[in-house]
This record gives sequence, structure tokens and C-alpha cells, in this order.
Amino acid sequence: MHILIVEDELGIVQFLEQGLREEGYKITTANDGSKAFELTQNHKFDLILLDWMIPKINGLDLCKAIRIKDQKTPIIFLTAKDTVQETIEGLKAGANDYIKKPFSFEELVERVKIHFRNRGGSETLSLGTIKIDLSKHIVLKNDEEIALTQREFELLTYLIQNKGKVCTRNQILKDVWDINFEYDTGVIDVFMNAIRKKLKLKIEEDYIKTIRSVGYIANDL
Amino acid sequence: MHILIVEDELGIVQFLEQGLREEGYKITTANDGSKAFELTQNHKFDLILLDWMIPKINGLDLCKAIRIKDQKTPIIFLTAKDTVQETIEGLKAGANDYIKKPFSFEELVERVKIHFRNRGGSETLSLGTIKIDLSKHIVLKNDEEIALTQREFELLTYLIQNKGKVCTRNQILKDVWDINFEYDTGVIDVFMNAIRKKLKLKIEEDYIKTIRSVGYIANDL
DNA sequence: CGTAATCTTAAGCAAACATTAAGTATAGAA
DNA sequence: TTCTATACTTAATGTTTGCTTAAGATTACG
Repeated sequence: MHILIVEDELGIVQFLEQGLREEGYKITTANDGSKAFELTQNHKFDLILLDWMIPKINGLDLCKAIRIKDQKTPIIFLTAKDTVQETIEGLKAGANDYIKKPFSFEELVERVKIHFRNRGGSETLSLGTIKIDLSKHIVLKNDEEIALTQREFELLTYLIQNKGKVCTRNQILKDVWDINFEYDTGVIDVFMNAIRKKLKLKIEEDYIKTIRSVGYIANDL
Repeated sequence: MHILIVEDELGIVQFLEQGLREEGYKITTANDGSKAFELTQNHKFDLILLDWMIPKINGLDLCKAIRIKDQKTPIIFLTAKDTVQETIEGLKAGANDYIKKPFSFEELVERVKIHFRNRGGSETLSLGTIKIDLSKHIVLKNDEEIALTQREFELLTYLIQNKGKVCTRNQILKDVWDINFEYDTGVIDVFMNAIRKKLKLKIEEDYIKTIRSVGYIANDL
């Protein structure tokens, strides 16, 4: 689980970074708004902790900017601004939670956990007769286990988590491979091919469709 | 969207019920813990607002009890208990959010909205009986799927996005084909033809009109 | 009724995708 | 650490799809 911390006060950054690392999260930090925006456009984070008062772009505008392209990633405001009006503004900008300074680290951790808890809810995903158990890290088709490699697993999981929506090649490269705008070598095709082959999808089980010149889409039938 | 309010103070119940009704939510209320538990086992709610101090079963235990069977439905605590320790307890019990009394109704509404925000939300366009689902990348006419190629899809989308405005051939070449001022080979005509044919537009469904020597226009009738 | 614009059709061609195989990196065992 | 097995990436080839062009047919409008 990869968390982005956006905060300019070095003391707080170190406090949060160390604490969350110990909780087992992967951490990236940004000390101003524009750097943070840059990062969000080129990488996928599972959660963003956002201070309100930061240089270059303030937290509120940054939140709005991120939400233009990405409505999904949870954003938690972390701030000394504590009037009702400001809280509401933050939430309206697309934040998912709002923690007022000073806060206890324990409360922060619990609020962070909430957003990972509901992710997939019961830790299982499904697509037609295919089931994925995220905690056990296994894939079943008709209750028979299918052995997938790490990347294959991630790609399939990604498609199913975005069930019903077209995933473009660029999105997939960014979110699954963490690669941006490089010359497309055709990696995705190779992996799609492997997944389809291993799942032995019949014609009537066309769960994963190719959208020519756009990307791929997963759908129950 | 169906919200369950669990609260024993009549004044607060009425205040919340009325306010949330005005926001367009369907409301059910329970004035004690066991009644609330009963309701959650027999009905599906989209969100639960939960007071901490309620008769029979307290809010914390109720929350835990609900979470045994249902990990999904968002639960928001609504309480006067405002120490950090208690907040954490609530969150650990499976709550998704925690609002301290006294709270502003506006903040409550925003926090409620957060939990409905990410549901589905596929982008759609329409033209008469034609619907385009952009995230699924499909075109429906009278709820029947019409298979279009990529360029056909782009052209139709473009026309509908500019519904009511005449699109000149040059504009279309520029915006859909990314071609500027080249000798017109008649590509557009070919694609208009394909689209009309695939959509099987009858005479009375003349959604896409030709404006002679100018371009094309899309219009609901 | 003639001309210019648009519609329709079909064939060649290019781009996108599927598939396979070979090269490169990585992780785990000895 | 080095070796080996496994997975990942790239590149090459084959296949399919659909884009483009151009030419003939039809329609709209003076």
C-alpha cells in the first residue's frame, strides 16, 4: 500500500513517514503542491495525506486538481484549519476525510485503515465464474485454482476492480506498471494473451474484451 | 439512497430526518439499539448514522454486531463523546467516519455524500433514443447495443457533444481526424454513411442532419 | 434540367492486435 | 556469493480489422 504525504513542515513529515513505515506502508513525500501534483499524474497511490497550507499550490486546489482525473484515490486532509466552513470546503473539493491538527497518530492510522478496509470489502473480487481472493493471492475459475504470475495477477485484479469501465493502455501502464508515456513495447498484449490462455476463456465467456485502439474492458455477462 | 438513523433524542432525530429528506434521501429511524439491529438484519441500507449513547445496545456494540454479517455498508458515528481514545474505538469497531456533536448539518451532509460519491458514475451522452456510455465505450439504440468502430464512435460522440450546433467539415476533420486543411477525400461522408446505416435511422428519427455545403448537425427531436 | 454536393460501394493498404520466441532481469536455493 | 529457475520484457511475425481512397450513383437546388 503506497501512501503519498504532502506536507512542508519537516518535523511532521518525518513523524508521519516513520510511523507509517512501521505500520507497513510504502511512503512517498512531497513538500510542495506542484511537486505533489506531478507525482499524482505519473504514479498511482493508494492514499494521499494532504496538508492545507503548502507552498506553490495550496492543498484545497491540489485536491481539486487531482480529482479532475482521479475520483477514486482516497484523500485525507490533515490540517490546522478547523472552522466548520473550511471543513466543508475541503470535503466538497473531493476529500474523503478531514483530520484536525493536533491529532494523535493512532487516530490517523485508524482513519487510514478505514480506506483500505472497504477496498474490495471482503477481500474477494469476481468476474463471471472467476474469483480472486486478494488476501490468499489466488485466482479460481469454477473453483479450480489457476496459477498466475505476479504481473498477471495484478493486471487481472486491476481490470476486475475497474469492471465495466474501459481501461486504456496508458492507464494500465501507469497504474499496473508505473510507467508513463513510454514507447509501447506491447507488454500489455503479451500479458493479456497469457491471462486469457491460462483462464481458458471460451467464446461464450468473453469476460475480457479488447476495445480496438483504446484498451481493454472486463465485464460479467 | 436509503439511510438508517439510530438515535434516541427525538429532537435530533427530527432535525436529521427532515434535513436529509430534503436532500433527497429515503429515511428510516430507530430509537434504540435492538430495534436498529433488527432493521439492519432484515433490510438493506445504503448508509447508517449511529449515535453512541442509545438504549438497550450501545452504539459501539451495535456497530460491531452489524459488522459481523455486513462489512460494506458505511457507518458514521454521531456522538458527543469526543476524546481521542473513544474516537479510535469507534473506528476500530468498523465505523467509517466519526462526527462530533455539536456538528453543522452541512458538514454532516458532505460526509454522507462522500460515501455515495464513488458509486458507479458512468458517463453517458444521449441523442433521442441513442445512448452512449463513454466509460463502457458502447452505443445503445433503444437499449440494444450497436457495434461501432473506433472512428465511428469518435465521430458520433463528437456530433452529440456538439448537439444543436452545426459542425463544419473542417471542424470535424480537425477535431476528430486531427487533419488541417487537406484536400477533402470524402472520408467524413463515408463514416456518416456507416453510422446512419448501423443506427438504422428511420425517416422520423432524423437525428443527424446534413447541412448542404456546410457540414452536419445532431439534434434531439 | 444541369451541376455540384452528397451518398454508396468496394478494394487496397496500414495500423492494431495476437502470438511466439528469444533475450534480460530477478529471486530463491545451494 | 554464484547458479538456476522463473518471470518479465522486447522484438519479430502473422492475422485481423477497419481506415482511406476513388469512382460511380443519387440527390438537392438553382
